Amino acid sequence: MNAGRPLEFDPDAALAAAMRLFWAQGYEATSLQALLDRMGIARSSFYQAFGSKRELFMRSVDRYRTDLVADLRGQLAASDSGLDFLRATLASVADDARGRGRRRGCLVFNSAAEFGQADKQVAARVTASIDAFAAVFADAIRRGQREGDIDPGKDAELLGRHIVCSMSGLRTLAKAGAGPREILELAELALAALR
Amino acid sequence: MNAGRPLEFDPDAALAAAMRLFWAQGYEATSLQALLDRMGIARSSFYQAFGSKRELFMRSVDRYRTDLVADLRGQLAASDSGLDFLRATLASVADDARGRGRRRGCLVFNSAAEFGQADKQVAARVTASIDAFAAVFADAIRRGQREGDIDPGKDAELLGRHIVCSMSGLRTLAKAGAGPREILELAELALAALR
DNA sequence: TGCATTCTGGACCAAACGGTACTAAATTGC
DNA sequence: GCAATTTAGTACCGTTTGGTCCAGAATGCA
Repeated sequence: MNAGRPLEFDPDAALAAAMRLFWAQGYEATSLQALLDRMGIARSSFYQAFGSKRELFMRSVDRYRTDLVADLRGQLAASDSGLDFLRATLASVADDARGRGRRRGCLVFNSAAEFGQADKQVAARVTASIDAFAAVFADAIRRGQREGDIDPGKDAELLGRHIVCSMSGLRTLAKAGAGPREILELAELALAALR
Repeated sequence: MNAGRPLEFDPDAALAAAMRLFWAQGYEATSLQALLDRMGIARSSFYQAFGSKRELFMRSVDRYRTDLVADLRGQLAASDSGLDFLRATLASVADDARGRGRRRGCLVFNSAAEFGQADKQVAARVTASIDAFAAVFADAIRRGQREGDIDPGKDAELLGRHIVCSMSGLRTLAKAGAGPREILELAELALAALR
């Protein structure tokens, strides 16, 4: 059952490369040829392994969400406090605004902006990702409430979504050219809602 | 000097139609043919009047900024208070989240997400638009500070940019499928930074 | 060795892309 | 009514788009 010529490329690495390109350029602006070049595979291998450009994109969003949520959870666990984690996460947007070049933002927010509700399957993935981000932030908020840094009378779920909302706004401003100092000031302002 | 066949279309109306299409679909996802259909003009008339798709897009962004800033200034002048204006403006995003279909967001934020810093001329227009929005909000904040609703010790310019940041976040969440109630709750949370 | 199975490279596809060129039509000034 | 000027309609341009097909190469198993 498992005979045949072996794969010459690492599907996982190829997916990661594709994800980074979609992340930097968006879906429409990324041509199949550009994907093939970055992934380092031939056309036929691409369609064999990934089906279509659109399917690859959705897998990229899934991969992005999985990686990022794991990363966030790790950072939360390693943080001195829930509030520290939230402050550091918001402040990390300033790094994006520091480099002259990059400024790729967040693949999930970028996809929300590009597709909106036009593609149901993409929209479902975007929604799932945002819910997952919000859940991590809500956990951090609850921890902050226990630690006495955050008003325990406030709805942790709602505050979690507020952090997502603030992240999205900051990422857009960073893409629009805001400097790191401005991002940090705005991040601090967003945290005011937690008091 | 002014001879020749007269224009059969209204360039202003055609530009407005193009702007709405870019607004709803983004730049890359909007084909020239789709623009011609919506604008109701022929290919040659298009290139004669607007030069290229990219030039038309930039004129669309300019037009959007001009229209929106005028609208915001009018609403601010007609508002009972600076804070009321800001609350109503943030809450207006909920309308976008109410309709099943639309959810087109804001052309400026959409363009920031799609282009980032990849196109200098587009980026300059996005930056100019964001600055113009922030200036209107800063005026509203200063009025709110005079009226006693907003902490007069805070930097009105920074708070103005905070409102832009919040608008951007809310618009992205609305595009991602958030409901009107959630938008309203998050809008109120964003206003907490003004206290 | 021979065969089934799977993957690779590239030729090929129709359709759509943004943009140009040219002719016909409509106007003003003479 | 004729020349000059400008717009409208459309055929056409080369390029690129996402996607298919197929011959050949590389493996496992018998």
